[in-house]
Amino acid sequence: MIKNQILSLLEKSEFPLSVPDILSKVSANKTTIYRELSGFLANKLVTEVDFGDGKKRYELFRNHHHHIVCKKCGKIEDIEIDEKKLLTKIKSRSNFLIENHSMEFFGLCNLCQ
Amino acid sequence: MIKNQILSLLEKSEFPLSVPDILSKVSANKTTIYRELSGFLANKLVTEVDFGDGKKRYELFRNHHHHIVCKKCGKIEDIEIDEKKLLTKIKSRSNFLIENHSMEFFGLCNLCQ
DNA sequence: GTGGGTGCAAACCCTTTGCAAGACT
DNA sequence: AGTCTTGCAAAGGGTTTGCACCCAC
Repeated sequence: MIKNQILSLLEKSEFPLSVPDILSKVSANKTTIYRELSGFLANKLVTEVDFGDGKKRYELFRNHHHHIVCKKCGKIEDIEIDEKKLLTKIKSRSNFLIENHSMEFFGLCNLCQ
Repeated sequence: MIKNQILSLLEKSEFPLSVPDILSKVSANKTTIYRELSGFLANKLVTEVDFGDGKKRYELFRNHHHHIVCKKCGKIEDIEIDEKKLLTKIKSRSNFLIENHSMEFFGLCNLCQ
C-alpha cells in the first residue's frame, strides 16, 4: 500500500518533503501521491509548509513549530516559538477569527555564512 | 511605459497583487510584467508575499508588516507586529544568520464568520 | 547601429482532473 | 456487481526562457 510507503518516508525524513521529493523515492504515480497527501491533510496526519519556492512540502503532524531555511544550501531546521502573546495581541487587534498562520525564517546556515 | 502603469496600479491597490491580477488591469504581456516585477524586487521597490495558493503577490515596499487573509472571501488586511523580541530570541537560539521571514495569518473576516 | 523596452510562443514545473484498469469482497 | 486502490494522459495555471521586433538616441 502506497499510503504506508509515503507515511514512513515522511516519518523518516528530518524535513518536510515536496511531491517531487516523494516521487523520487516512492515508485508510484504523481496522482496517487497528491491524492494520498490530500487525504492525509484532511485527516490531519500531515501539515503543509510553503517556503515560497513554488511547491508545497509536507511533514507528519506533530507539535506546532516553524522552520528556518538556508537560502544557499537549502538546509532546514525546526524552531519552536512561544507565540501565545503574539497571537493574543493579533486577535485583539483585528476582528478576524484566526485559524492558522504561516511563519518561516530564511537566511544562511552556519556553514553557508 | 509599462513600468509606471504597474507601479501606479500597485500604489492604488490596498492589497498585494498577483501577476494575473496585474495582467487583467494592464494591457501588457505576461513576460513584461514578470520582467518588471523582478526588476522592482531587485531594487527593493516591491515586496513579494506568498499566501500559499500557488501565486506570488506583490506590493509596494513600505514599513514592514504582515497580512491576515480571509479564507472564505479572500479579504486581506494589513497587520503590524512588534516582532523585535521574537526575532532576537530566534537569532539567539539558532546559528542561522536570518535575513527575512514570512508571517501571514489566515482565518475568517468579520463578515464571513 | 546599438540599446532599451516590449511581445510572442514555447517550455517548464507543480498541481488537478477525468477516466479506465485491476484487485478484492 | 460494487468499491477501493492505482495509473495514465491530458489539461490547467503560474513562471521562465529565447528570440525577434521596434523605436529612440
